Amino acid sequence: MTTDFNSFFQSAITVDNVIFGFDGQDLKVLLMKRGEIPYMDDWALPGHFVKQEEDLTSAAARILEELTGLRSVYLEQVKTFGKAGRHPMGRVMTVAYYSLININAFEIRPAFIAKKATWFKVSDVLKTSLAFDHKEILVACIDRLKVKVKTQPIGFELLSEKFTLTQLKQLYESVLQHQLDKRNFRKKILSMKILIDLQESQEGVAHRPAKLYSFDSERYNRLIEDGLHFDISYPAMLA
Amino acid sequence: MTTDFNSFFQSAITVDNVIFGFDGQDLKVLLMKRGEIPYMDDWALPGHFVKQEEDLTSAAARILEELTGLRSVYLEQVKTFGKAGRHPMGRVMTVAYYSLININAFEIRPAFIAKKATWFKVSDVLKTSLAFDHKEILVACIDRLKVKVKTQPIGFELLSEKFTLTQLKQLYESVLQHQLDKRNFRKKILSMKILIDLQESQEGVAHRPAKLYSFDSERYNRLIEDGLHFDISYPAMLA
DNA sequence: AATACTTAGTGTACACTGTACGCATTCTTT
DNA sequence: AAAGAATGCGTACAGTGTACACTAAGTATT
Repeated sequence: MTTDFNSFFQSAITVDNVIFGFDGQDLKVLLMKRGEIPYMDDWALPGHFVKQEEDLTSAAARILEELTGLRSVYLEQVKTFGKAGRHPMGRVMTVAYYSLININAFEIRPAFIAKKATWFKVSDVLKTSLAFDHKEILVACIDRLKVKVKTQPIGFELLSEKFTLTQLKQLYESVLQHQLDKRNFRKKILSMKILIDLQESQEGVAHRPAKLYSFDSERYNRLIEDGLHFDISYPAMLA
Repeated sequence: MTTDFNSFFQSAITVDNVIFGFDGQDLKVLLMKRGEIPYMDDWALPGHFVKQEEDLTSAAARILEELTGLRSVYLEQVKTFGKAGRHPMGRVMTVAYYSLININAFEIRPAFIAKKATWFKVSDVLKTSLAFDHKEILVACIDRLKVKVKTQPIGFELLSEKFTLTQLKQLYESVLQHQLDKRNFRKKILSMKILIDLQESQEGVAHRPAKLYSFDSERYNRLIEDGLHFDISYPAMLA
């Protein structure tokens, strides 16, 4: 009886992690150069096999930490890819996660530098090809991020603690891939009252310094219970 | 070298399918009574191991067809559950799908009747417990359905080809779990111009018969390209 | 010291649509 | 013929999405 089932226990499971960052200008993704076959020397998403006694989410978090040293960052499961022939080594399913990190607040771990991990502009990567079906995985994660960023306040995860409204707008524009009207964007964000005015200004810029804000997550949670609708999806907020 | 990897190829993958139906009154889900250990005699989601050479999506479709005889119905992957100890037989990941079917247009397959498959009101199931972590899977699928039904015209999948506006409203109410205002709902739906007025009426009802409509998917696709925003998420369309 | 340069920051008018709400209509049943 | 039941329609108001242009506050240059 159990012998029938044994044939099913021959698959491997991997986790691939699309790590997004934002450099103030463009949405970026962290890719690694493969040092082994298959797809030797191609760029790929950071990922690894899930260990026998490891939870899926733990595996995703482990990969992220090994690569960036970061713990407890935003991490979301997106989709599982399981086409029969997608991996030359056997039956391998991969669970795709994406994470949002502050690109300035970490350094790539030494152990991984050997393997060469680099930030790429997402828009550039979309024009190239990646190892395995990683291009498809990336696209799925981008699509999910686009949807999510409009209705959940996760965009802040990509910024530093303190940020300007222009930076925030820039971020939305690079994720959503279209321009937003400055005045309407400010009005909308400020009307939600989920930002803390830090009473500080930018320094070291060659123009009028902008005011700094930070995201007030406690207030956000309170307002959500009162029926706040976080929504940055202006059909015609295009500039 | 390869021996290192062999230890990873010891997992099994299953697909579990949350099959939703709508009886005109309540949202329902199809559950099966387990005929084997573990969880003998408990209610569970229809599911099965994914075969070695089978795509994930194919496996989900196969399970659905074996159980209901239906092909090419709405089927969406939701999430993968992979806690280390979730299955007593070994490492088993399960990929959760949900599907939407017209509850009236099919009959449960004989082969499965032995195992006893029955429709349950979703609201009732949420009060009970299910085999494995199937309760958690069900909740994830319900949550996804709630989100999706507001912005994609998938609700029609649960209805017959011809339906009345009251039936459609009833459907939304049972999925979203709150009442909608009749007049505003009609106005909203009709203003989208995605329904075909069939110029027919209900028959056999003990009151004024309602007009019948059907969903015009071609027109919907055209309108989407022109920027239509399908959205049935009235914050205060509550009655 | 004055000027040019760069980005931050603000307000108003209009149109649209979400929202609330009540009554007449059409068919069946008794 | 009258009562019962669900269908089907319209209007007024408030809120907000949307479009749109100029001044303010700094830095760098001459």
